[in-house]
Amino acid sequence: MDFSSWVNTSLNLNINPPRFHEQVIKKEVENNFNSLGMRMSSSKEEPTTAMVEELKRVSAENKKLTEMLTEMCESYNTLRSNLVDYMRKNPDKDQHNSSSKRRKSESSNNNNSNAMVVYNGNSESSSTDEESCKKQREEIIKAKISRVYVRTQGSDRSLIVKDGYQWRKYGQKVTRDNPSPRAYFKCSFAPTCPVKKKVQRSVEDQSILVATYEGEHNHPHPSKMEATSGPSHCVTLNSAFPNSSAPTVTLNLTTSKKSIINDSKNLNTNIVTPQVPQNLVEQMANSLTKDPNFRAALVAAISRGALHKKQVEN
DNA sequence: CGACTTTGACCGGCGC
DNA sequence: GCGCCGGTCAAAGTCG
Repeated sequence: MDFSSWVNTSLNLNINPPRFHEQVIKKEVENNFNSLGMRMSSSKEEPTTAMVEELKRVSAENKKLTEMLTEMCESYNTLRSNLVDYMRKNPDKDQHNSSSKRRKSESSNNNNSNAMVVYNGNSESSSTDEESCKKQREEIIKAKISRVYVRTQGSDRSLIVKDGYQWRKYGQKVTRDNPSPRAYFKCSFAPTCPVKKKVQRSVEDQSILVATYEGEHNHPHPSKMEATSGPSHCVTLNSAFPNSSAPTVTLNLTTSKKSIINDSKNLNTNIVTPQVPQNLVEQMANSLTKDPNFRAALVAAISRGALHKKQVEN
């Protein structure tokens, strides 16, 4: 189980469009090296060799860090799979609170790392084609459920989770298992968008908002259409989240407290533990080292820095 | 005045 | 069949 493969923590480093930018960076690096080469031939060689040494050192360090990160991720994945195995072998311990059946089915949905396939497998063969199609469609929508945890200010009692989309509240209800009300939202950015969102405060920690997303957006993310759409406090790292069943990692930037992260494969993990951000760091670092855009940007930055150093020296 | 929120009523699924 | 519960509707209220 490769954790990094299902948690996309790659950062969009403002590289638009990526291919074009890659080419620009490549050219820029080439130009930088060419200009360096020109100067190399014309001026003293010592700073150049020092620079080459520095570059070698940096790349060696980078390699070492990459290896360390890979190692860390591997051990994390091993631990994680052990935990999953343990949970599977001791399912009763996981369900110590015997709440309603709905909850059970919900958690079973959430535990499915490949929920769509499982749902399709469950569809009844006795029903008519039309019914089964309808059922499957509903099940697919149900399968596209993700949950995001957002820590809010203690004084903030609103049930608003800023994720960049436009939501219209259409209901609020106090549920049995949680004294705080649950708010129901529909995506109002596109009239035909089927996505719904439920927001409720966590039972364990009232300062944590639990936003449950159902379905997928049939329109682009508003923030992509309108780059600066006001102060959004909640950052969804996986920008593709709404249009895919891929999990989401969300950072809450509203407070200086430890960020709350979520991965939708772990929807029944209600307890937000302090060590989780550590994992996030690992995932992000791992993703960054694998991200060609980041690498290209890094190379460009290093070469630019080297060029600048050279110019200062001259 | 239009867009959005609030809130009580209503509906459907599920268990007993 | 009845009651409970979560989800949705829609009229009324609020706000800019």
